[in-house]
Amino acid sequence: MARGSQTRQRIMDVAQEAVLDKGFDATSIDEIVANAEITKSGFFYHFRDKNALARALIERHIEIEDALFDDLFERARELSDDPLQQLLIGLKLLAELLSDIPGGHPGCIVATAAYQDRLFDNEVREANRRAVLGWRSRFRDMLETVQQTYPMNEQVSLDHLADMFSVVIEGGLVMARAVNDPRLTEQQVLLLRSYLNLLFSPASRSN
Amino acid sequence: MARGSQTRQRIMDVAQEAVLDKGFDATSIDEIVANAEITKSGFFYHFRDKNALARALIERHIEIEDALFDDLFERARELSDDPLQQLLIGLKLLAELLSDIPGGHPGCIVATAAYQDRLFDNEVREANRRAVLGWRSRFRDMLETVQQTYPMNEQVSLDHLADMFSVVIEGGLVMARAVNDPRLTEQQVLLLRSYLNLLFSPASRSN
DNA sequence: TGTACATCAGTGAACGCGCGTTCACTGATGTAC
DNA sequence: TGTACATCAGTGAACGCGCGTTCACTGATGTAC
Repeated sequence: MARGSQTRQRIMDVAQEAVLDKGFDATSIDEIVANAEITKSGFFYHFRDKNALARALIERHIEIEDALFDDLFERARELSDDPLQQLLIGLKLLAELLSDIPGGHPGCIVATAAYQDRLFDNEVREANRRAVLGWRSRFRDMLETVQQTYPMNEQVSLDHLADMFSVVIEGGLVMARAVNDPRLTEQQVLLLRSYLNLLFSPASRSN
Repeated sequence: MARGSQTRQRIMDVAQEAVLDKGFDATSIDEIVANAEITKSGFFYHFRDKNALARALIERHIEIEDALFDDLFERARELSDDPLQQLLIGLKLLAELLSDIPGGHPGCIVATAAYQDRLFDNEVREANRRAVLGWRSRFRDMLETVQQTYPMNEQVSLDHLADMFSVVIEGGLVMARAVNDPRLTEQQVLLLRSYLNLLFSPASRSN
Protein backbone atom coordinates (compact mmCIF):
# COMPACT_ATOMS: atom_id res chain seq x y z
CA MET A 1 0.00 0.00 0.00
CA ALA A 2 1.31 3.43 -0.96
CA ARG A 3 2.46 5.70 1.81
CA GLY A 4 -0.36 8.20 1.29
CA SER A 5 -3.20 5.73 1.39
CA GLN A 6 -1.83 4.23 4.59
CA THR A 7 -2.13 7.61 6.26
CA ARG A 8 -5.61 8.08 4.82
CA GLN A 9 -6.61 4.72 6.24
CA ARG A 10 -5.20 5.64 9.62
CA ILE A 11 -7.11 8.92 9.67
CA MET A 12 -10.32 7.06 8.92
CA ASP A 13 -9.70 4.42 11.59
CA VAL A 14 -9.05 7.03 14.23
CA ALA A 15 -12.03 9.10 13.08
CA GLN A 16 -14.39 6.15 13.04
CA GLU A 17 -13.59 5.22 16.59
CA ALA A 18 -14.22 8.75 17.78
CA VAL A 19 -17.38 9.20 15.72
CA LEU A 20 -18.92 5.98 17.02
CA ASP A 21 -18.02 7.05 20.50
CA LYS A 22 -19.50 10.52 20.52
CA GLY A 23 -20.99 11.50 17.21
CA PHE A 24 -19.64 13.19 14.15
CA ASP A 25 -19.66 16.83 15.04
CA ALA A 26 -18.40 16.27 18.54
CA THR A 27 -15.31 14.81 16.91
CA SER A 28 -12.94 17.62 16.05
CA ILE A 29 -10.33 17.51 13.33
CA ASP A 30 -7.76 18.58 15.94
CA GLU A 31 -8.52 15.44 17.88
CA ILE A 32 -8.37 13.20 14.83
CA VAL A 33 -5.01 14.51 13.68
CA ALA A 34 -3.58 14.22 17.17
CA ASN A 35 -4.52 10.55 17.37
CA ALA A 36 -3.45 9.86 13.80
CA GLU A 37 -0.14 11.60 14.46
CA ILE A 38 -0.31 13.97 11.57
CA THR A 39 -0.78 17.72 11.21
CA LYS A 40 -4.07 19.41 10.56
CA SER A 41 -3.06 20.40 7.08
CA GLY A 42 -2.09 16.80 6.44
CA PHE A 43 -5.71 15.96 7.08
CA PHE A 44 -6.86 18.48 4.50
CA TYR A 45 -4.47 17.01 1.98
CA HIS A 46 -6.45 13.75 2.18
CA PHE A 47 -9.94 15.16 2.61
CA ARG A 48 -11.23 18.31 0.97
CA ASP A 49 -13.35 19.08 4.03
CA LYS A 50 -15.08 17.40 6.95
CA ASN A 51 -17.99 16.26 4.81
CA ALA A 52 -15.60 14.35 2.57
CA LEU A 53 -14.48 12.43 5.64
CA ALA A 54 -18.09 11.62 6.55
CA ARG A 55 -18.75 10.38 3.05
CA ALA A 56 -15.64 8.20 3.01
CA LEU A 57 -16.53 6.80 6.44
CA ILE A 58 -20.05 5.90 5.42
CA GLU A 59 -18.97 4.36 2.15
CA ARG A 60 -16.27 2.27 3.74
CA HIS A 61 -18.67 1.23 6.45
CA ILE A 62 -21.21 0.02 3.91
CA GLU A 63 -18.60 -2.13 2.23
CA ILE A 64 -17.46 -3.67 5.51
CA GLU A 65 -21.02 -4.28 6.66
CA ASP A 66 -21.96 -5.84 3.33
CA ALA A 67 -18.94 -8.12 3.38
CA LEU A 68 -19.83 -9.09 6.92
CA PHE A 69 -23.40 -10.00 6.02
CA ASP A 70 -22.12 -11.89 2.98
CA ASP A 71 -19.82 -13.98 5.14
CA LEU A 72 -22.43 -14.56 7.76
CA PHE A 73 -25.16 -15.86 5.51
CA GLU A 74 -22.63 -17.74 3.41
CA ARG A 75 -21.71 -19.62 6.58
CA ALA A 76 -25.40 -20.16 7.27
CA ARG A 77 -25.86 -21.66 3.80
CA GLU A 78 -23.04 -24.07 4.53
CA LEU A 79 -24.78 -25.20 7.68
CA SER A 80 -28.20 -25.92 6.20
CA ASP A 81 -29.92 -26.36 2.85
CA ASP A 82 -33.27 -25.15 4.08
CA PRO A 83 -33.89 -21.45 3.36
CA LEU A 84 -35.75 -20.82 6.63
CA GLN A 85 -33.03 -22.54 8.63
CA GLN A 86 -30.43 -20.50 6.79
CA LEU A 87 -32.19 -17.31 7.81
CA LEU A 88 -32.56 -18.38 11.43
CA ILE A 89 -28.97 -19.60 11.64
CA GLY A 90 -27.78 -16.35 10.04
CA LEU A 91 -29.58 -14.32 12.69
CA LYS A 92 -28.15 -16.47 15.45
CA LEU A 93 -24.66 -15.92 14.04
CA LEU A 94 -25.36 -12.20 13.80
CA ALA A 95 -26.42 -12.10 17.44
CA GLU A 96 -23.23 -13.87 18.46
CA LEU A 97 -21.17 -11.51 16.40
CA LEU A 98 -22.84 -8.49 18.02
CA SER A 99 -22.06 -9.81 21.46
CA ASP A 100 -18.41 -10.24 20.51
CA ILE A 101 -17.85 -6.67 19.43
CA PRO A 102 -17.14 -4.71 22.59
CA GLY A 103 -19.00 -1.42 22.80
CA GLY A 104 -21.00 -0.62 19.72
CA HIS A 105 -20.52 -1.88 16.20
CA PRO A 106 -20.22 -0.07 12.87
CA GLY A 107 -23.95 -0.08 12.22
CA CYS A 108 -24.47 3.01 14.25
CA ILE A 109 -22.59 5.24 11.83
CA VAL A 110 -25.74 5.19 9.76
CA ALA A 111 -27.86 6.24 12.69
CA THR A 112 -25.37 8.92 13.60
CA ALA A 113 -25.61 10.26 10.08
CA ALA A 114 -29.39 10.07 10.08
CA TYR A 115 -29.60 11.99 13.30
CA GLN A 116 -27.28 14.75 12.32
CA ASP A 117 -28.84 15.12 8.95
CA ARG A 118 -28.67 18.84 8.56
CA LEU A 119 -24.97 18.88 9.23
CA PHE A 120 -24.20 16.88 6.15
CA ASP A 121 -24.42 17.74 2.52
CA ASN A 122 -26.61 15.95 0.04
CA GLU A 123 -23.99 13.45 -1.04
CA VAL A 124 -23.59 12.13 2.48
CA ARG A 125 -27.32 11.79 2.93
CA GLU A 126 -27.56 9.96 -0.38
CA ALA A 127 -24.78 7.53 0.58
CA ASN A 128 -26.63 6.81 3.78
CA ARG A 129 -29.91 6.26 1.98
CA ARG A 130 -28.31 3.89 -0.49
CA ALA A 131 -26.88 1.83 2.37
CA VAL A 132 -30.25 1.37 4.00
CA LEU A 133 -31.99 0.54 0.73
CA GLY A 134 -29.23 -1.97 -0.02
CA TRP A 135 -29.97 -3.81 3.19
CA ARG A 136 -33.67 -3.77 2.45
CA SER A 137 -33.20 -5.52 -0.89
CA ARG A 138 -30.69 -7.98 0.53
CA PHE A 139 -33.03 -9.17 3.26
CA ARG A 140 -36.04 -8.99 0.99
CA ASP A 141 -34.40 -11.48 -1.39
CA MET A 142 -33.76 -13.89 1.43
CA LEU A 143 -37.32 -13.57 2.71
CA GLU A 144 -38.74 -14.19 -0.74
CA THR A 145 -36.80 -17.41 -1.03
CA VAL A 146 -38.06 -18.53 2.36
CA GLN A 147 -41.62 -17.67 1.45
CA GLN A 148 -41.51 -19.88 -1.62
CA THR A 149 -41.15 -22.93 0.60
CA TYR A 150 -42.87 -21.69 3.75
CA PRO A 151 -46.05 -19.66 3.34
CA MET A 152 -46.42 -17.01 6.02
CA ASN A 153 -48.73 -17.72 8.93
CA GLU A 154 -49.84 -14.11 8.87
CA GLN A 155 -49.71 -11.86 5.83
CA VAL A 156 -47.23 -9.03 6.18
CA SER A 157 -45.28 -7.00 3.63
CA LEU A 158 -41.90 -8.49 2.77
CA ASP A 159 -40.44 -5.01 2.33
CA HIS A 160 -41.49 -3.98 5.80
CA LEU A 161 -40.21 -7.24 7.16
CA ALA A 162 -36.87 -6.71 5.39
CA ASP A 163 -36.63 -3.24 6.93
CA MET A 164 -37.20 -4.76 10.34
CA PHE A 165 -33.69 -6.23 10.28
CA SER A 166 -32.19 -2.74 10.10
CA VAL A 167 -34.76 -1.33 12.48
CA VAL A 168 -34.01 -3.90 15.16
CA ILE A 169 -30.25 -3.53 14.78
CA GLU A 170 -30.21 0.26 14.74
CA GLY A 171 -32.91 0.56 17.39
CA GLY A 172 -31.05 -1.99 19.46
CA LEU A 173 -27.85 0.00 19.24
CA VAL A 174 -29.63 3.21 20.26
CA MET A 175 -31.25 1.53 23.25
CA ALA A 176 -28.06 -0.31 24.20
CA ARG A 177 -26.43 3.09 24.52
CA ALA A 178 -29.31 4.65 26.35
CA VAL A 179 -29.40 2.02 29.09
CA ASN A 180 -25.71 1.25 28.83
CA ASP A 181 -26.21 -2.46 28.23
CA PRO A 182 -24.22 -3.70 25.25
CA ARG A 183 -26.04 -7.04 25.20
CA LEU A 184 -29.36 -5.44 24.37
CA THR A 185 -28.83 -5.42 20.61
CA GLU A 186 -28.01 -9.10 20.55
CA GLN A 187 -31.16 -9.91 22.55
CA GLN A 188 -33.30 -7.93 20.15
CA VAL A 189 -31.86 -9.71 17.12
CA LEU A 190 -32.85 -12.98 18.75
CA LEU A 191 -36.39 -11.68 19.21
CA LEU A 192 -36.51 -10.87 15.51
CA ARG A 193 -35.39 -14.43 14.93
CA SER A 194 -38.18 -15.67 17.15
CA TYR A 195 -40.68 -13.63 15.14
CA LEU A 196 -39.49 -14.99 11.81
CA ASN A 197 -39.64 -18.47 13.23
CA LEU A 198 -43.27 -18.04 14.31
CA LEU A 199 -44.12 -16.33 11.05
CA PHE A 200 -42.75 -18.96 8.70
CA SER A 201 -42.64 -22.24 10.63
CA PRO A 202 -45.41 -24.61 9.72
CA ALA A 203 -47.80 -24.90 12.69
CA SER A 204 -47.51 -27.74 15.26
CA ARG A 205 -46.55 -24.98 17.62
CA SER A 206 -48.14 -26.50 20.77
CA ASN A 207 -45.46 -26.32 23.44
CA MET B 1 -49.46 30.97 33.88
CA ALA B 2 -46.92 33.54 35.07
CA ARG B 3 -45.17 35.67 32.50
CA GLY B 4 -41.79 34.03 33.07
CA SER B 5 -42.89 30.47 32.71
CA GLN B 6 -44.70 31.31 29.48
CA THR B 7 -41.40 32.47 28.00
CA ARG B 8 -39.65 29.40 29.32
CA GLN B 9 -42.26 27.23 27.66
CA ARG B 10 -41.84 29.09 24.38
CA ILE B 11 -38.07 28.63 24.47
CA MET B 12 -38.54 24.90 24.99
CA ASP B 13 -41.10 24.57 22.19
CA VAL B 14 -38.88 26.36 19.74
CA ALA B 15 -35.84 24.40 20.88
CA GLN B 16 -37.59 21.06 20.67
CA GLU B 17 -38.65 21.64 17.09
CA ALA B 18 -35.10 22.53 16.08
CA VAL B 19 -33.52 19.68 18.04
CA LEU B 20 -35.80 17.08 16.49
CA ASP B 21 -35.04 18.52 13.13
CA LYS B 22 -31.28 18.54 13.24
CA GLY B 23 -29.89 17.39 16.54
CA PHE B 24 -29.02 19.11 19.76
CA ASP B 25 -25.62 20.57 19.09
CA ALA B 26 -26.51 21.71 15.61
CA THR B 27 -29.14 23.87 17.27
CA SER B 28 -27.55 27.12 18.38
CA ILE B 29 -28.79 29.30 21.18
CA ASP B 30 -28.75 32.21 18.75
CA GLU B 31 -31.25 30.39 16.59
CA ILE B 32 -33.46 29.46 19.52
CA VAL B 33 -33.65 32.98 20.88
CA ALA B 34 -34.35 34.39 17.42
CA ASN B 35 -37.33 32.08 16.98
CA ALA B 36 -38.51 32.57 20.54
CA GLU B 37 -38.24 36.35 20.13
CA ILE B 38 -36.10 36.96 23.13
CA THR B 39 -32.49 38.01 23.69
CA LYS B 40 -29.65 35.61 24.32
CA SER B 41 -29.29 36.73 27.89
CA GLY B 42 -33.00 36.16 28.35
CA PHE B 43 -32.29 32.54 27.52
CA PHE B 44 -29.62 32.34 30.20
CA TYR B 45 -32.01 33.79 32.72
CA HIS B 46 -34.21 30.72 32.24
CA PHE B 47 -31.50 28.10 31.75
CA ARG B 48 -28.14 28.07 33.50
CA ASP B 49 -26.49 26.60 30.42
CA LYS B 50 -27.24 24.51 27.35
CA ASN B 51 -27.20 21.27 29.32
CA ALA B 52 -29.99 22.57 31.52
CA LEU B 53 -32.07 23.01 28.40
CA ALA B 54 -31.34 19.44 27.30
CA ARG B 55 -32.35 18.15 30.70
CA ALA B 56 -35.59 20.13 30.72
CA LEU B 57 -36.39 18.96 27.20
CA ILE B 58 -35.85 15.31 28.03
CA GLU B 59 -37.82 15.51 31.24
CA ARG B 60 -40.75 17.27 29.64
CA HIS B 61 -40.64 14.79 26.78
CA ILE B 62 -40.85 11.84 29.14
CA GLU B 63 -43.92 13.31 30.79
CA ILE B 64 -45.65 13.92 27.49
CA GLU B 65 -44.75 10.49 26.16
CA ASP B 66 -45.94 8.81 29.35
CA ALA B 67 -49.23 10.68 29.28
CA LEU B 68 -49.63 9.69 25.66
CA PHE B 69 -49.09 6.00 26.39
CA ASP B 70 -51.45 6.25 29.35
CA ASP B 71 -54.19 7.65 27.14
CA LEU B 72 -53.56 5.18 24.40
CA PHE B 73 -53.77 2.03 26.48
CA GLU B 74 -56.59 3.48 28.54
CA ARG B 75 -58.54 3.77 25.28
CA ALA B 76 -57.53 0.21 24.42
CA ARG B 77 -58.85 -1.01 27.77
CA GLU B 78 -62.16 0.65 27.03
CA LEU B 79 -62.39 -1.21 23.74
CA SER B 80 -61.72 -4.70 25.05
CA ASP B 81 -61.58 -6.66 28.29
CA ASP B 82 -59.10 -9.16 27.01
CA PRO B 83 -55.48 -8.30 27.92
CA LEU B 84 -54.04 -9.57 24.63
CA GLN B 85 -56.60 -7.64 22.63
CA GLN B 86 -55.86 -4.56 24.71
CA LEU B 87 -52.19 -4.84 23.81
CA LEU B 88 -52.88 -5.38 20.12
CA ILE B 89 -55.42 -2.57 19.98
CA GLY B 90 -52.99 -0.30 21.81
CA LEU B 91 -50.31 -0.97 19.21
CA LYS B 92 -52.74 -0.36 16.40
CA LEU B 93 -53.68 2.98 17.97
CA LEU B 94 -50.00 3.79 18.40
CA ALA B 95 -49.34 3.09 14.73
CA GLU B 96 -52.21 5.36 13.73
CA LEU B 97 -50.93 8.06 16.01
CA LEU B 98 -47.45 7.82 14.52
CA SER B 99 -48.84 8.22 11.04
CA ASP B 100 -50.74 11.34 12.10
CA ILE B 101 -47.72 13.19 13.39
CA PRO B 102 -46.09 14.82 10.41
CA GLY B 103 -42.32 14.40 10.28
CA GLY B 104 -40.90 12.70 13.32
CA HIS B 105 -42.38 12.45 16.78
CA PRO B 106 -40.98 13.22 20.23
CA GLY B 107 -39.49 9.75 20.70
CA CYS B 108 -36.39 10.66 18.85
CA ILE B 109 -35.22 13.11 21.48
CA VAL B 110 -34.08 10.08 23.44
CA ALA B 111 -32.15 8.72 20.49
CA THR B 112 -30.66 12.13 19.85
CA ALA B 113 -29.47 12.23 23.42
CA ALA B 114 -28.12 8.69 23.25
CA TYR B 115 -26.16 9.44 20.14
CA GLN B 116 -24.60 12.60 21.39
CA ASP B 117 -23.76 11.13 24.69
CA ARG B 118 -20.42 12.73 25.33
CA LEU B 119 -21.84 16.18 24.82
CA PHE B 120 -24.10 15.90 27.79
CA ASP B 121 -23.39 15.82 31.46
CA ASN B 122 -24.24 12.95 33.73
CA GLU B 123 -27.61 14.30 34.78
CA VAL B 124 -28.83 14.37 31.20
CA ARG B 125 -27.67 10.83 30.58
CA GLU B 126 -29.37 9.70 33.77
CA ALA B 127 -32.66 11.34 32.78
CA ASN B 128 -32.47 9.55 29.48
CA ARG B 129 -31.74 6.23 31.11
CA ARG B 130 -34.65 6.61 33.49
CA ALA B 131 -36.98 7.27 30.59
CA VAL B 132 -36.00 4.11 28.80
CA LEU B 133 -36.22 1.98 31.93
CA GLY B 134 -39.62 3.46 32.64
CA TRP B 135 -40.92 2.27 29.30
CA ARG B 136 -39.43 -1.15 29.89
CA SER B 137 -41.33 -1.63 33.13
CA ARG B 138 -44.53 -0.22 31.68
CA PHE B 139 -44.58 -2.69 28.79
CA ARG B 140 -43.32 -5.50 30.95
CA ASP B 141 -46.33 -5.11 33.23
CA MET B 142 -48.68 -5.32 30.30
CA LEU B 143 -46.93 -8.37 28.90
CA GLU B 144 -47.07 -10.13 32.25
CA THR B 145 -50.81 -9.66 32.43
CA VAL B 146 -51.20 -11.05 28.94
CA GLN B 147 -49.02 -14.00 29.74
CA GLN B 148 -51.21 -14.98 32.67
CA THR B 149 -54.06 -15.72 30.28
CA TYR B 150 -52.11 -16.61 27.16
CA PRO B 151 -49.01 -18.73 27.56
CA MET B 152 -46.32 -17.88 25.03
CA ASN B 153 -45.92 -20.11 21.99
CA GLU B 154 -42.19 -19.70 22.24
CA GLN B 155 -40.29 -18.87 25.41
CA VAL B 156 -38.70 -15.43 25.33
CA SER B 157 -37.71 -13.01 28.06
CA LEU B 158 -40.45 -10.55 28.97
CA ASP B 159 -37.86 -7.86 29.69
CA HIS B 160 -36.37 -8.20 26.24
CA LEU B 161 -39.81 -8.24 24.73
CA ALA B 162 -40.72 -5.09 26.65
CA ASP B 163 -37.58 -3.39 25.34
CA MET B 164 -38.62 -4.31 21.83
CA PHE B 165 -41.35 -1.67 21.95
CA SER B 166 -38.77 1.06 22.38
CA VAL B 167 -36.35 -0.60 19.99
CA VAL B 168 -38.91 -0.77 17.20
CA ILE B 169 -40.09 2.79 17.75
CA GLU B 170 -36.62 4.34 18.01
CA GLY B 171 -35.17 2.14 15.28
CA GLY B 172 -38.18 2.95 13.13
CA LEU B 173 -37.63 6.66 13.61
CA VAL B 174 -33.95 6.35 12.70
CA MET B 175 -34.71 4.39 9.55
CA ALA B 176 -37.63 6.64 8.63
CA ARG B 177 -35.16 9.50 8.58
CA ALA B 178 -32.50 7.59 6.73
CA VAL B 179 -34.76 6.63 3.83
CA ASN B 180 -36.96 9.69 4.19
CA ASP B 181 -40.18 7.73 4.54
CA PRO B 182 -42.24 8.87 7.54
CA ARG B 183 -44.57 5.88 7.30
CA LEU B 184 -41.82 3.42 8.09
CA THR B 185 -42.16 3.70 11.88
CA GLU B 186 -45.87 2.99 11.75
CA GLN B 187 -45.27 -0.10 9.58
CA GLN B 188 -42.70 -1.42 12.02
CA VAL B 189 -45.01 -0.98 14.99
CA LEU B 190 -47.56 -3.08 13.12
CA LEU B 191 -44.93 -5.79 12.60
CA LEU B 192 -44.29 -5.81 16.34
CA ARG B 193 -48.02 -6.22 16.75
CA SER B 194 -47.95 -9.15 14.35
CA TYR B 195 -45.16 -10.73 16.39
CA LEU B 196 -47.02 -10.39 19.67
CA ASN B 197 -50.10 -11.82 18.04
CA LEU B 198 -48.20 -14.89 16.84
CA LEU B 199 -46.42 -15.20 20.15
CA PHE B 200 -49.48 -15.14 22.41
CA SER B 201 -52.45 -16.22 20.28
CA PRO B 202 -53.53 -19.76 20.98
CA ALA B 203 -52.70 -21.94 17.93
CA SER B 204 -55.33 -22.66 15.24
CA ARG B 205 -53.08 -20.54 13.13
CA SER B 206 -53.70 -22.31 9.84
CA ASN B 207 -55.28 -19.40 7.91
C1' DT C 1 23.82 7.37 -15.67
C1' DG C 2 22.79 12.14 -14.74
C1' DT C 3 19.87 16.03 -14.82
C1' DA C 4 15.21 18.51 -15.01
C1' DC C 5 10.86 18.58 -13.87
C1' DA C 6 6.41 16.90 -11.80
C1' DT C 7 3.81 14.88 -8.47
C1' DC C 8 3.03 13.13 -3.79
C1' DA C 9 2.53 13.66 0.93
C1' DG C 10 2.78 16.40 3.72
C1' DT C 11 4.28 21.10 7.35
C1' DG C 12 3.43 25.52 10.07
C1' DA C 13 1.31 29.60 10.78
C1' DA C 14 -2.54 32.35 10.48
C1' DC C 15 -7.42 33.61 10.05
C1' DG C 16 -12.03 34.59 10.95
C1' DC C 17 -16.33 33.30 12.48
C1' DG C 18 -19.79 31.35 15.38
C1' DC C 19 -20.56 29.71 19.56
C1' DG C 20 -21.64 29.40 24.63
C1' DT C 21 -21.15 32.25 28.45
C1' DT C 22 -20.66 36.42 31.57
C1' DC C 23 -21.63 40.75 33.55
C1' DA C 24 -23.35 45.16 34.79
C1' DC C 25 -27.49 47.09 34.38
C1' DT C 26 -32.98 48.00 34.16
C1' DG C 27 -37.98 48.47 34.19
C1' DA C 28 -42.09 46.15 35.90
C1' DT C 29 -44.38 43.70 39.44
C1' DG C 30 -44.96 42.02 44.34
C1' DT C 31 -44.56 42.54 49.45
C1' DA C 32 -43.87 44.74 54.32
C1' DC C 33 -44.89 48.15 57.27
C1' DT D 1 -52.62 54.76 51.12
C1' DG D 2 -47.84 55.73 50.41
C1' DT D 3 -43.10 54.66 50.52
C1' DA D 4 -38.98 51.34 50.58
C1' DC D 5 -37.12 47.46 49.26
C1' DA D 6 -36.84 42.86 46.90
C1' DT D 7 -37.57 39.86 43.35
C1' DC D 8 -38.73 38.75 38.52
C1' DA D 9 -37.88 38.84 33.84
C1' DG D 10 -35.43 40.33 31.22
C1' DT D 11 -31.56 43.77 27.94
C1' DG D 12 -27.09 44.91 25.46
C1' DA D 13 -22.49 44.62 24.87
C1' DA D 14 -18.44 42.16 25.17
C1' DC D 15 -15.34 38.17 25.48
C1' DG D 16 -12.55 34.40 24.48
C1' DC D 17 -11.95 30.03 22.73
C1' DG D 18 -12.25 26.25 19.59
C1' DC D 19 -13.31 25.13 15.31
C1' DG D 20 -12.95 24.29 10.16
C1' DT D 21 -10.39 26.10 6.52
C1' DT D 22 -6.63 28.38 3.71
C1' DC D 23 -2.21 29.33 1.94
C1' DA D 24 2.55 29.56 0.92
C1' DC D 25 5.92 26.51 1.30
C1' DT D 26 8.96 21.84 1.37
C1' DG D 27 11.40 17.46 1.22
C1' DA D 28 10.98 12.87 -0.76
C1' DT D 29 9.84 9.97 -4.53
C1' DG D 30 8.76 9.01 -9.54
C1' DT D 31 9.35 9.85 -14.60
C1' DA D 32 11.34 11.56 -19.27
C1' DC D 33 15.02 12.10 -22.06
